[in-house]
Amino acid sequence: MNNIYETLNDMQQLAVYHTEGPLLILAGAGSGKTRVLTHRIAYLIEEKHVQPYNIMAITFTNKAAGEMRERVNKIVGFGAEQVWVSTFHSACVRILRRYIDRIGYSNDFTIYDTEDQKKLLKDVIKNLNLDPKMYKENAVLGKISDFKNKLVTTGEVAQMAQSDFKLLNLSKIYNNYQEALKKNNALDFDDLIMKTVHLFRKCPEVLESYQERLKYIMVDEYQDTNGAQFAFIKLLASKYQNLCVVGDDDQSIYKFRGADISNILQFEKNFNNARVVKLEQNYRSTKTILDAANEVIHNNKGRKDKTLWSDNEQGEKIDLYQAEDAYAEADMVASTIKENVDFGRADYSDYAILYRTNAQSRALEEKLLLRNIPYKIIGGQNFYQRKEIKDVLAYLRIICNATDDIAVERIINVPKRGIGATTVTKAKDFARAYGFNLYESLLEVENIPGLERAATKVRKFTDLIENFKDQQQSMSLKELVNEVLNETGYVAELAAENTDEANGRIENIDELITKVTEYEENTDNPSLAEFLEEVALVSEIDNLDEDSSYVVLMTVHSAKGLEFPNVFLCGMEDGLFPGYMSIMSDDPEELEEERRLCYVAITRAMKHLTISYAKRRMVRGETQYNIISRFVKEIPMSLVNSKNVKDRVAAGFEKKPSFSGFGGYEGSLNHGGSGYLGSSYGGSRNFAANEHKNAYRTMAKKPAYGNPSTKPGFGKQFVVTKADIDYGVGDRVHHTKFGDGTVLGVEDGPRDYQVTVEFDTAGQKVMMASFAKLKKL
DNA sequence: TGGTAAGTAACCAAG
DNA sequence: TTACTTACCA
Repeated sequence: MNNIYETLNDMQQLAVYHTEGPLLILAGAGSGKTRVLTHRIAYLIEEKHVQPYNIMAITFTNKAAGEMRERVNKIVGFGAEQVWVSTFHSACVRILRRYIDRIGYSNDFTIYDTEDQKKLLKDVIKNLNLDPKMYKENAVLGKISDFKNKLVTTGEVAQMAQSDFKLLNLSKIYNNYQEALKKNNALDFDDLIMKTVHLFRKCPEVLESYQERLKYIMVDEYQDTNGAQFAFIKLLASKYQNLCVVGDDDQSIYKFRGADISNILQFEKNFNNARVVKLEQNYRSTKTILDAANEVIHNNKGRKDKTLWSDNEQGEKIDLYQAEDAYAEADMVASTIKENVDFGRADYSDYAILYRTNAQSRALEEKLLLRNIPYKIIGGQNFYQRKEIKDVLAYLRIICNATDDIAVERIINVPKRGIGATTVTKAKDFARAYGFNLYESLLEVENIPGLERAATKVRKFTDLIENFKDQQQSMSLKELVNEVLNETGYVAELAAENTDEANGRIENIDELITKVTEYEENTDNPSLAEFLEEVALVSEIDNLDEDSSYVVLMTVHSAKGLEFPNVFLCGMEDGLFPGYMSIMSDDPEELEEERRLCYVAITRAMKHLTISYAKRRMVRGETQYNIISRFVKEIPMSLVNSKNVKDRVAAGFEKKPSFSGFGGYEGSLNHGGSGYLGSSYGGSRNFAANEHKNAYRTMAKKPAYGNPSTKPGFGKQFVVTKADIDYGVGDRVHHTKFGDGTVLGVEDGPRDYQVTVEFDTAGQKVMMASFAKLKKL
C-alpha cells in the first residue's frame, strides 16, 4: 500500500479506511479534516478502485471545492477531475438544468439574488393589497426562506394557518411569490435545493440515476446544513448508504439561515450503523490559543463533549488591547501589522483581521489605507451586486430569458430613455390583467391603454432588446457585452458624468468584460446562460487568494474554514460580540451560537492572537459605551497579556485624543517577534516589504468606490490571473521605486510569477510580478 | 417625467 | 452614518 496514508494519525486513518456505510467524522478545529477528506477520496480511487465518477464531495464554498479538487488531483493524478466536487447550490443547479422541466419549470431558468427577491416580493405584497409596514420585505423573506429550508410548501403553510390571520396572509404571500418566480422563470437560492428535492421525490428515475452515479458521498461542514440539504443528501445516499459527513457541532454558526444542528447531533439516529470517528488533535494553533478556545467553548451547555489538544508549542500569550474608540483600535491594528512587516517579522498575508459585523471594516480600512498597507475586504458588497454590474447583467439576463420581469424593470429606463414609473406601472397592470410577462406586454405597447404617448419610447426599447437577441447567435459573449454597452449608451452616460464615482463604475464594467473574456476562454462550450449562472453563485470568499501579499479583513462567519498565522479579533464588546440581540434573547441558544462563533474566531489563529475592544463606538450615528465581551472574560488571565499593551496605549492616548496617527505606542507592540520567524511560513516569504508598499501606493489612493483592493474572481473554474508580463530574463526593466534594473530570473508560481531583478542602485530584489508592475525598457 | 431636498428606517451574520 | 423613500417643483 502506498504510504501516503501513514502520514495520518490513527483516528484520521480510521476515517479514511472506513469507506462503506455511513460515517460521521467529528472534526475539531484544525484537526486536518480536509486532509482526511482528500486522502479518503484518494483511497477510494486508488485502493478501493472506485471510479472517480462515482464520488461526490460537497463543500461549503466554491473556493473550498476548488482547493479540494486541486489537492485530490495532486494525490491521485489521473482521473481525479471526474470526482464531482461542488457546493450544494452548484450541484443542484446542475441537476435542475437537466431535469427541472419534469416538475414544470423551464430549463433555462434564471437565479435570483436577494435584491431580485426583494423587488419581486414587494410587488407581490402590493398586489395583495397588504400593508407593507406590517409585512416587511426582510422579515417576510426570512420566513419564506425558513419555510423553504424546511421544505414546507405553500399549501402546508396555508393549512397550518387555519384562523391565524397573519400566517394566512403570509401563506398568500409565499404562494404568490412562488408563482411570480415561476412566471419569471426564476428560482431563488433556497429554491435551488428545495426544487431538487422535489424533483427527486417526484421523479424516482432521476433520483435513481444519481444514486447509481454517486455511490460515495462526502459532505463537509455538515454542522451547517439545513433541512433541505439534509433531505437532498439523505435521498442521494439512501441506496448505497456510503455517506461520510464531516463537521464540528462547536462550529455551527449558521442557525440564522436555517442550519439545523440536529443534522449532526442526530446523525447516528438518521443513519443506521453509522460509525463515528472523532478527530481531536489540533495541528493548527499553539497551546495557548487552543486553551483559550477550549475554555470559552466549555461554557456552552448543548454540545458533544470533547477537548481539542495539541502537540504544538505553547506559543505566545494572547494580546488584549483596550482602545478608546474604533479608530484607535484600527490604528493599533494597522500600526502593529506595519511594524512587524517592516521589520521582516511577517508578511502581510500572514494577517487576518476579523470582526463580527461588516460595518466594522470601515475604520479598519481607513487606517490601513493611511499606512499604505495592502488589504482586501471579504464580504460586504459582492462585485456582482454592484449597481452597474447588475445593470449590465440585467440586459444579458433579458437576452437569455425575456420572461425575467425583474431584470426588465431594472433597466427599462437605464440609461434614461424617458420611460417613467407611471409607464412601467401601466404596463405591469396590463401584463397582470392578461397574464403576460412584463416584456411580452411591452411588445404590445400600442394596445396598452394610456400609453399612447410613451409607446414610441417603449418600442425603441423592445427593438433594442430584440436586436440583441438576434445578434446573440452570431456573436461571442464578449462582443455581445460590448454591443450592449455601446448600443445602450450605458458607458457613454457614465463617461459624461466624469465623476470619481462614475469612473469607478466604468472600471468595474471593464472588469466585467475581463471576466466574460476569461470565462469564454476557459470554458469548453461557453454560453450566456452558464455564465450568468456562475456569476450568480460566486461568493465573496471565493475571491480570497492566500498567496497574494495582503491583509484580509472579514467577518468571523466568512473566516470559517480558514487559518492565519496572526489574527486580530476586533470589537470584542458586549453588545457587538456577542451581539445585542443574542444578549437580550430569551433563547439561551442564541448566546451559545455567538459563543461558537467566538470559538471559530479564536481557532482561526495559528501563532498569535490579538483581541481588542473599544470603550466607545459609533453605531448608526450614535455613540455606544460597551464593556469588554463576556467571552473574553472566559479566557483565563494566565493566557493573556494585557497590561503592557494597555498602559502604553493609554499613555499614547493622553497626548493625542483625536483620530489622527498616534505615535505614542508605535514600536511597542512587537508580538510575533522572533518567535515564529523560523517556522514554516516565515522563511518562505522573503521578499522585502517595501515593494508591496510601493506597489499598492496607487491602489491606496483610489477611492473606496469600485474598491480596487477587492479584485473579484470566479470560483473554481478560473485560474487566478497571473500578471501579464512582457519581459523575460536579461531584459532591462523599470520599477517605480527602485529604478532601472536587469531581470535575473522569472519563476512561474502557481498564482503569479516571481521575478528576481538586479537593480542598478537598489540591489537585488525578488518580487511578485503582479505587485511589482515592472515596465520593460 | 426627472431632479432635488427633506425625512426615516436600518445592520447581525450569507448563498 | 448611510441608503432609501416620499414630497415637491421645473
